Amino acid sequence: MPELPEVETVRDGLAGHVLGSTVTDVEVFRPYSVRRHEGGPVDFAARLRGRRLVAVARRGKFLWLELDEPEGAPAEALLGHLGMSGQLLVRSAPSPILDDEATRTHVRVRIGLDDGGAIDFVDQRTFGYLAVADLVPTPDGAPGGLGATVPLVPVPVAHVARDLLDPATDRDAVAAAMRRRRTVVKRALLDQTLVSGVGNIYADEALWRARLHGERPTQKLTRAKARELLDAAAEVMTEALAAGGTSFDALYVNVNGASGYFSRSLAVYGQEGEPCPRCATPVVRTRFMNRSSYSCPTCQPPPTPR
DNA sequence: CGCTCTACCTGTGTGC
DNA sequence: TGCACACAGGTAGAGC
Repeated sequence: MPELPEVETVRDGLAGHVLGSTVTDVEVFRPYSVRRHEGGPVDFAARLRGRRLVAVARRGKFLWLELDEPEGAPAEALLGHLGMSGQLLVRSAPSPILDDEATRTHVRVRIGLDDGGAIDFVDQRTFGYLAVADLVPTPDGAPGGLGATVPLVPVPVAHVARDLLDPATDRDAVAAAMRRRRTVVKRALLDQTLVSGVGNIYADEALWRARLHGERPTQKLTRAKARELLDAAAEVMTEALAAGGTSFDALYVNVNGASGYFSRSLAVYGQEGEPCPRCATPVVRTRFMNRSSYSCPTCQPPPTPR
């Protein structure tokens, strides 16, 4: 599933392959895949036609392509969230059909470009969506990827905190805010208004690296431990980006293909019963927040209930 | 306002 | 072979 490193890989790929192109045609095959767009799918398509893609940015798992604007018009962007199974596949022209049938049947939106290519939004489980959204200012701008900064973010992203691969993120400030929360560590790590981009997989990996159990209360963390956890989350996502970031193909942005990291390098996520890489204790799976959590019961002792 | 819980969605895998 | 159901999970919004 696309996590922050995969979304960054897609952002980087789009930056190299579609910037400067103009949208010629938009086909919405599944109306549900256009969401958070006032006016619905028809307006979505109409609003995109004829627009040039001038920049691409990301915050957490949100990704957007800034559109050129007529003089005096409000700034807008093509906003995308990949959900848990979304892909943005760049088709160059002429483009041989390499996809299997499963991929073809899950093309939800096709955005034709003036170079004869297209961007296909493919999404099996339909948690992802596209929209055209107004861009609004944030106090210090939004990351444009790899250290670049753009001054605006789409409205649906305005409440989302900076992520851990954003050079402007102040980890000490995030650690302090985390310790002020009245909740448990994993819940805080997954709260996008505190820090964005960490999903269930990287949360478990970061907690393991920091030797923390996810159900420890945030208020009992030391400043150093909270900071260590954030550093661990940034580290594991950076490694994943390095491992998966090279598989971008001009023809085919395969999110799953970019995730070879998952099967090789995960210490605990999905490793129930397998030995902890540090101490060989079998990894356990528990239910938390209605989903699976994986941890080492020796390295990450749960809090003692009082 | 801060925190918690659930609906949303569909293909895959498993048990009966 | 067929059916029922658990599971995957980020986000928004309802609820307390």
